[in-house]
Amino acid sequence: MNWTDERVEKLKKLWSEGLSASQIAAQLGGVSRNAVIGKVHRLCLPGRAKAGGSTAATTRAKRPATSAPRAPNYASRMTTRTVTRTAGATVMKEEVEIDVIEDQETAPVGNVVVPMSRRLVLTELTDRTCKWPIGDPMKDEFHFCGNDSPDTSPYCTFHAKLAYQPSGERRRAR
DNA sequence: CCCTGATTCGC
DNA sequence: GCGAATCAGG
Repeated sequence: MNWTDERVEKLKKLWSEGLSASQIAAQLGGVSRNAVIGKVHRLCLPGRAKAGGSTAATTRAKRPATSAPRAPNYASRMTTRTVTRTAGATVMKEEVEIDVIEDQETAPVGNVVVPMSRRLVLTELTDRTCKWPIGDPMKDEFHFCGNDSPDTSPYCTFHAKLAYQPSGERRRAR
């Protein structure tokens, strides 16, 4: 594959957004993550602050410290929270309805993890990434959750809960 | 073992 | 210039 201007631009954009080399490689297509890293060096783009695994892609996923602390004894109850994330220049807000089924005892403070999408595209899903779709498949911003899923489960722990709601009806989540 | 970026070096 | 192999780390 050739490094056309378009591809280089896309590389720069995605790299500056903090995506990992392998993610960028998947989105560009036809190149390995090594190729991406090599290109990044050749372009003299700023490397990642910390070397090694942690990666901006993972670290970047900070959730807004919602003022809503964990309610101590609301046994099984629906909570709604709004998450805000930034994707490039676009700020997206999502309202997520969460059915808290977890045992309250293990829910001290801020224990409910808000699902933070890694905005993966189809080609970068692996055996252990959450395949929960987000957005309109017809539209461009369509992506998948992409967070780690236990074993080879198709979904992360959060979306597995949404997927497996025992008695058919009752919750609607978007 | 999964992943991350960094570096080297033959092509 | 390119990127696979390798290294180093979480």
